[in-house]
Amino acid sequence: MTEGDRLDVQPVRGMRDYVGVEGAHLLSLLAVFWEQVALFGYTPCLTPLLEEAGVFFRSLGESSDVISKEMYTLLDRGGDPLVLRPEGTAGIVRALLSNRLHQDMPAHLAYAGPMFRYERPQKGRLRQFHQVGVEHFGDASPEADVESLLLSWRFLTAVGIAGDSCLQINTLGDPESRAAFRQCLIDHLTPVAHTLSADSQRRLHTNPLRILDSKDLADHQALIGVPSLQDFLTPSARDHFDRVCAGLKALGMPFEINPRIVRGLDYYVHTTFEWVHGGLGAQGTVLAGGRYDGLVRTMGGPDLAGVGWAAGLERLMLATFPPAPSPPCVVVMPEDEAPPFGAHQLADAFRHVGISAMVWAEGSMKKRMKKAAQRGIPHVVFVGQAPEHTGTVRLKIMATGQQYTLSPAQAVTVLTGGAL
RNA sequence: GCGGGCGUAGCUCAGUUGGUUAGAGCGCUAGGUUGUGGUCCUUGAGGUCGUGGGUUCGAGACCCAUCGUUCGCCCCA
Repeated sequence: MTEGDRLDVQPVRGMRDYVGVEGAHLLSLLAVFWEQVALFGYTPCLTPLLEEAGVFFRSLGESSDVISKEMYTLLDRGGDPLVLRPEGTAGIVRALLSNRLHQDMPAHLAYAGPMFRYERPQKGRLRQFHQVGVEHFGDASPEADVESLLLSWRFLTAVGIAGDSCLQINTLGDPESRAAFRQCLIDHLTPVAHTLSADSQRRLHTNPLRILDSKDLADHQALIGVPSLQDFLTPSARDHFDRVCAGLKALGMPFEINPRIVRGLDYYVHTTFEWVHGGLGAQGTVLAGGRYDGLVRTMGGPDLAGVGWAAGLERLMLATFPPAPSPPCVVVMPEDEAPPFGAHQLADAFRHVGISAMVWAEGSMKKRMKKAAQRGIPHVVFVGQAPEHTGTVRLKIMATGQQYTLSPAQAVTVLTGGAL
């Protein structure tokens, strides 16, 4: 670029920076997540952002929008098709197989990181967004669903929004139940297809179950009299769901059964659920997941059960308060223009006892003090080389304005709680 | 991908029916204050009015396109 041209300093559409308190907010949610999953015995499983395209084409199902039009695809220099991951589960399953973890069941894996979907950006919906999630492999019992749901509840509680959110659960049944219901739905709706919304007419061919999820009034009309998926459940699928619900009740978890909850990704079976936060508008689903017993097999592995969920950190950020900013406890200010003899040593002495410290050498003293007050820094230490200051520093308590002349060692002692 | 709103200084916003050198508050700069802040006063800097076209004697205001953002749909976390 030629001189005088200005670089376009905008981030890529739908992607953003997390600066200062926003960065701290994101990190604090991550900290809560890792703390909670550790309590449940999950181990971290961090996978690459790029996967071979087949990982997602195979797992997510071609009918889903995520696959058909939202993936960031690219060819690497060798000509291999790669995809920036649009979700976490497929990569985790790939990692499970790559690392032969399926030989040591059960596996409890947790992940966190950026995901990429080429969608129209909106509040709570970005093209690069961040998810945390858990996957539990090798346990087909309802107890695994209950435990995963309990973890989701603990996580949202620790983050502080469980009370403002509502857990909705449903069952899709086993593949047989689901296929039978799907056909029934098609049979019922095809004769009245012309009354459906344009979106649902399309869904009738791609993913009929999603019509149940429609917000369109005409669609609601058309669905009157259509049997429920519940009517198609096999006895064992029915029993699985009943036991999940019983487990949640026993734990005192609030939930409601919503027969219209249908996940968009094709791999889900049996239990499916969403935590919806009020007051986030159209992007209110803050955490969602379910059971995906066929997925590992679909991807070329053994027939392993799986259940898990993912949560969107950006949406959690909208629903929670950022942590209070934490300025350094003490700032060391050299008074002399000469090299700041001792300033770094003193700052490091504070750090050695766990007190955060910075050295500010630049600018007039007035400017530095003003900035210190602005940022809420509680303590300032002045160091200088004037003869009368030999061997001493001056510690100022910003809240009171009081200032004490001390030896460097005394200053450290005072801030660790020692007496003056 | 579809429909609507918005886009003026670092931030929050004014800008009269299109009419001279585009304003305020906060922030920033320098000072009033004898090496040191949070109040007050003064000083200075900072704007291709998102971008590109068009209409007009004249556009920050009107029209078109485009980019970004926002709300709804779609989708999903």
